[in-house]
Amino acid sequence: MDVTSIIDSLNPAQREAVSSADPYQLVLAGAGSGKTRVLVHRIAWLMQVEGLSPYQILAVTFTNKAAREMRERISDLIGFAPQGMWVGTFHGLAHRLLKMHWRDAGLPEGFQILDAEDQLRVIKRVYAALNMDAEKWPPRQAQWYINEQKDEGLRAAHIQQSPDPFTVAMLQIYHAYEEACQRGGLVDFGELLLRAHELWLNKPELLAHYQDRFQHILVDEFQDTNSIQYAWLRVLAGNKLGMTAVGDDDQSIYGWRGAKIENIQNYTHDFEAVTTVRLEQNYRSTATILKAANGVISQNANRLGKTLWTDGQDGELLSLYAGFNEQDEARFIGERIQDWIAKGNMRSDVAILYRSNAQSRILEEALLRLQIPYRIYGGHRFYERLEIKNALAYLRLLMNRHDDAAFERVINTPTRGIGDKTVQRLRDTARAHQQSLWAAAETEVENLPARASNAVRGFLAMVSELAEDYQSLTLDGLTDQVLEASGLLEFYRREKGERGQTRVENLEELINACRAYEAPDPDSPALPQFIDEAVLDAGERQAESDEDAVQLMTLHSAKGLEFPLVFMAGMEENLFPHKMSLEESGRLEEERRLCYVGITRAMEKLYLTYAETRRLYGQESFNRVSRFIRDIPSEVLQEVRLSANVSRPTSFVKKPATLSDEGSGSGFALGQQVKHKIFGEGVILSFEGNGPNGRVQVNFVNEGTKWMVLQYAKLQAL
DNA sequence: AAGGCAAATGTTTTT
DNA sequence: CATTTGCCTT
Repeated sequence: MDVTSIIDSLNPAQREAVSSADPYQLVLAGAGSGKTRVLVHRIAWLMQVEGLSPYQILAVTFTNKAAREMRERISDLIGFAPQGMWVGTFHGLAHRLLKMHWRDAGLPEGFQILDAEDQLRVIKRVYAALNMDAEKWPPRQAQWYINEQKDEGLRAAHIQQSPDPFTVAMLQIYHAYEEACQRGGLVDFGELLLRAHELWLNKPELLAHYQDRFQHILVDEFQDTNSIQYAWLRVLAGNKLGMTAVGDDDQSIYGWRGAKIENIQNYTHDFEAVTTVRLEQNYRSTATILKAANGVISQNANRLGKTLWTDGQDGELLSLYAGFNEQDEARFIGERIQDWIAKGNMRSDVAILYRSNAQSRILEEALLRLQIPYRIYGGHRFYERLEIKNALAYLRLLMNRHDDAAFERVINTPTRGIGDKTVQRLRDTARAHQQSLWAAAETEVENLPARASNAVRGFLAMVSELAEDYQSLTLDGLTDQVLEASGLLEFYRREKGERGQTRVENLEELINACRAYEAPDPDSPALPQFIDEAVLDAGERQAESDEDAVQLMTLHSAKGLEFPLVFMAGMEENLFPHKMSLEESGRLEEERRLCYVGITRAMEKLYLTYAETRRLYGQESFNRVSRFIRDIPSEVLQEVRLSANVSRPTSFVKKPATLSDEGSGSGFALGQQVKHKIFGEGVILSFEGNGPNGRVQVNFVNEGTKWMVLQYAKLQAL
């Protein structure tokens, strides 16, 4: 047994964590301390030294990306892909269990997963059925309430009735929502976890089976677990299985979403003799950056306690820049990035982090003006985009003609003359006969007015025809067929503006995803597996884009990433810490952890910037510099002032956008030769607007004239 | 069914 | 301020 390859490259603390013989372990892993490395090596150790088979190991992560990375790194380390190991997200694993044991879980075999949008739709339907006042209790609030309860492991029946009208209304909705989901075989994200937990409680023999099977559980990002996730783990582990929990209380930033930082402490009490290992040596940042990070986080009370250190260089001081306003701040950042690139560095090594998405626009505009390519993280996820969801709804309908949600979604998408009245009639018929909308449509089609009747008949025939291809075609072939036959692709092709073009590109990307898809179970049809995975997948595939672009993202989405050069923008009171979080002290501490997360993303150089005046939501505000800045030891912080006389008001008077002005800053000139990935070569004919929504009209040699958004078009100057 | 208009609304986000 | 949503009109 060659143990050396597993522990040789590790530091003492990592080694202790990896080779521990104790059944329960807590690894407090500071930012950049080799957390994933420890998890991966621990798994290798369990297999190669303690003799566990992959089959006996369960590894839980928070995101699909993390799960994927862990799998890859295990394979790299041990030299082959471990077969039979369960590595996945809480939701993914719960889904897997429920799929296998649907009967025991009280679900129909083909239950559907609801994403946030689907869930809201169901809630709105419940409102209609209950005659609930959507003005008084916004459906979003009900959705929030339901999810909050589910995160805590509470069903409607568990919640105490209370006299206050809010609770009364919410409970009524929650009850009706549960019924609607049960009737329709619908499972939301929280429900996956709740059912998986109940599966353990209600089916002891099943629990026993898995406790027998798994010998060790590894949990990543333990500080992000919510109550129901922890409960699920706790029951499964019983006092039988070993467990390695890895997390960092200082990086807990999802409390507002139900994450319970207390789970870390609970773990040490709920299990016997939990040994704690601290990983404090940081391999990412300079000593200077770590000093700043430690300074900030030390202001929080009740920490489990960790101090990051490095044996590396001090590196450069942090720079603080006070912009005159947000434009100036953005310009400063852009210029520093230009300097960076001029020195031969990669744009993709630069990240601009901010507290809230609203800040991104000004930054984008500045980058656009300076012709610096950038990429924004976050926003709408791939599989949540309208066109993608519509395409998936067609596919779902092919799998199951009685999927009402899918039916409703596509019956008149693209529009084919089936209006609200007709659909309402189908709903009524379906309800009266206790049947699906599809079944109702099949019978009711004869009784409809001629025009609607023809339209419905056409729709039914189209879907039936497609369904015949379902078995014979490959996944991408089928999707391609669906997009063509349904008219969906054509519909978006015709949609004017660049919006349609992006949608068409996304649909093409969907076909690519289908082509590349490898079903976990090759023996059963790929489509259902693909659909389920899509709902549970944020679609980070696009994130791994290879273009060299500056990365813009919120502080939240930066967690887990690292960049040589980092900018934290908007370091102002009310913005960061956000004013919404000032009331409760717990919230403020979470903001501080967010700041700590931000600082520790930086490897070499960190800029902190703020604006003395900021225009936000149409209001001019004068915010003081963030209190977090004052928590940074002054000896590591240097204030930057650029040629002060130039940087004052006059140069920032907003120029009114005149027609001739347009196009400036786009990086392109009228008549310029450009190249597009899909459309080939062309010439720029005109501009419209600027900023992220700035558009260019391009006359392509082969494709004719098109308008496109600069941000998406990725035009290349020739 | 599409387009126009007023009103609401604006932390953070994975699954 | 700017974007999204719902509602109304054609």
